[in-house]
Amino acid sequence: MIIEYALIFVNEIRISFLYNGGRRIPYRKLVYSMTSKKEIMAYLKQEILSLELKPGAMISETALSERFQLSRTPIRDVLKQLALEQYVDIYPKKGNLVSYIDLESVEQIIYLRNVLEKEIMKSLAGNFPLKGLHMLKDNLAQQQRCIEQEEGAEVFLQLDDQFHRTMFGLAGREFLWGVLQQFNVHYIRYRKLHMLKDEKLAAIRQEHQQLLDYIVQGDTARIDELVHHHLRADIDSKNLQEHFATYIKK
Amino acid sequence: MIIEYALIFVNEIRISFLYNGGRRIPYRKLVYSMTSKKEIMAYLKQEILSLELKPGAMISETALSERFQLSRTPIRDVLKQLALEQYVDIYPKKGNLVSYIDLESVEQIIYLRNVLEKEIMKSLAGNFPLKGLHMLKDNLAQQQRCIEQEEGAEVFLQLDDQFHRTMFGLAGREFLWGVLQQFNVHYIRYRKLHMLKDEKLAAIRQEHQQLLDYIVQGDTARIDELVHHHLRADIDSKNLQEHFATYIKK
DNA sequence: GAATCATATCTTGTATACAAGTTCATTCTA
DNA sequence: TAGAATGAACTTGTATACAAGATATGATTC
Repeated sequence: MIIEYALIFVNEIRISFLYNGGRRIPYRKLVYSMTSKKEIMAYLKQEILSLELKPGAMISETALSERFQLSRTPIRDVLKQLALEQYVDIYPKKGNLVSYIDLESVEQIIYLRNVLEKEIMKSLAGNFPLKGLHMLKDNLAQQQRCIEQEEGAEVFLQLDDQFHRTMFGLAGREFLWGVLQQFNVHYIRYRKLHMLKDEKLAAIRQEHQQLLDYIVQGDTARIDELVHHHLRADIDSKNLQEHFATYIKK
Repeated sequence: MIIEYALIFVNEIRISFLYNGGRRIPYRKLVYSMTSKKEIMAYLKQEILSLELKPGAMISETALSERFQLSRTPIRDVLKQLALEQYVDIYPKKGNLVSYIDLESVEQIIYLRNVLEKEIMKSLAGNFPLKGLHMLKDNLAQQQRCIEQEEGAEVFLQLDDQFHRTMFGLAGREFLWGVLQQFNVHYIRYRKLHMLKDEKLAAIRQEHQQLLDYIVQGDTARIDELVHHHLRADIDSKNLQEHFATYIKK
């Protein structure tokens, strides 16, 4: 981007202006370094979801303020938003804690996904767009590769999300995928703690494959039962309670 | 509440303390007047949902600040939260506007409710708790009364919400009702603009009655089609576009 | 007269000082 | 020594001054 500029001093005091394609912008703008609020937000979210920041960990405003070289005000904005999305619990005058994993929320969200996907896949059954078929088959191939080369559950889960998201998109329900995303802090961390073994991954991929087949064939009845099984299968909160008791909300 | 107090001056300067049942509280606490953030929040939400604050209306921080006698900081907190729940759109350095009604969102949320309720009612079919039956029958009676005495759509819609909410509760899905609530700014305002006529209300009540019957009988098949019809029935965005074009998001 | 520039006046964004609540360790007192 | 009182050192909450962007209006310049 080419910037024509003109430095103009007014009243011997005022700050001069730069001109960018006729548009006037303050000089300071260019000097700005800064990590923006959005970046900080994304960064913290990532740290919380990956469990680097453990449930119950305290994140104080002043600490973040120093770390990101920003005043407390914008930091507070970020924390407020994280609280609304349940990444963080704010205890007034005490501190901000990374939220504990709420198994109730996990169960409810899984149920919601379950119900929604069943309906979405049934609506896709029969009249399935060809383009979508390619995307999903490609995704399944990647899942296969991921398993064979043992790239780990992390990568696989991303592919899994992409698979389901594509389904939502094809049915014109991307909006609802977004709704789900806003409530899955607990679900994502829960899923991560399960540390799925490879055999399990293979089984999941197999089910994905089957689902796709049923949809193409238009076999709504079998979709019904398989979706139900697909999402329920890996709930095992007892195991979780034992090993990660300190992460769980009481 | 009885307060024992002791005024203690330290260093001739420090502010004294009050004692409330052994608990130490600062003196200033009692002098605090103030409408709290929560109250302001509720107030603004009500004004927006009732369309007193029209979509597109500007609500500036300084204006609110003067109105509620609070500094901009807490006001900003409130606006941030309202923005996250889509009551308000924030345009940086320009202003905060009451959000326009987003028909896409309305359609998606109706679909979501549709799908969820179908599943929930089916799960209730057959094994319906007696207590719930009483509550719902009572609600239906109130709906009847509301129609006969022409108390208006406003009251009826509240009863309608209560009816559906009770269903969610009985199925142990209150959490998901909460999820829906967080996304229904557009839906509620949309519904309000329809200004349902009395015949329509009667029809809706009739359907509620029928739904309850089917559930008690355990007739899942008919639940399926009726729920579908029940929520779809009053979508008529063409009419809306004509009369309230300025309220709608483009 | 038209286009550009300057400025006043709005808006929200940020930094910062201070207020207020919590917690904990220390001091004082009985 | 036990227990209450006190203060220091945290935390977040609020008020406020100022920065920065947007916008409209009037001045300047050609």
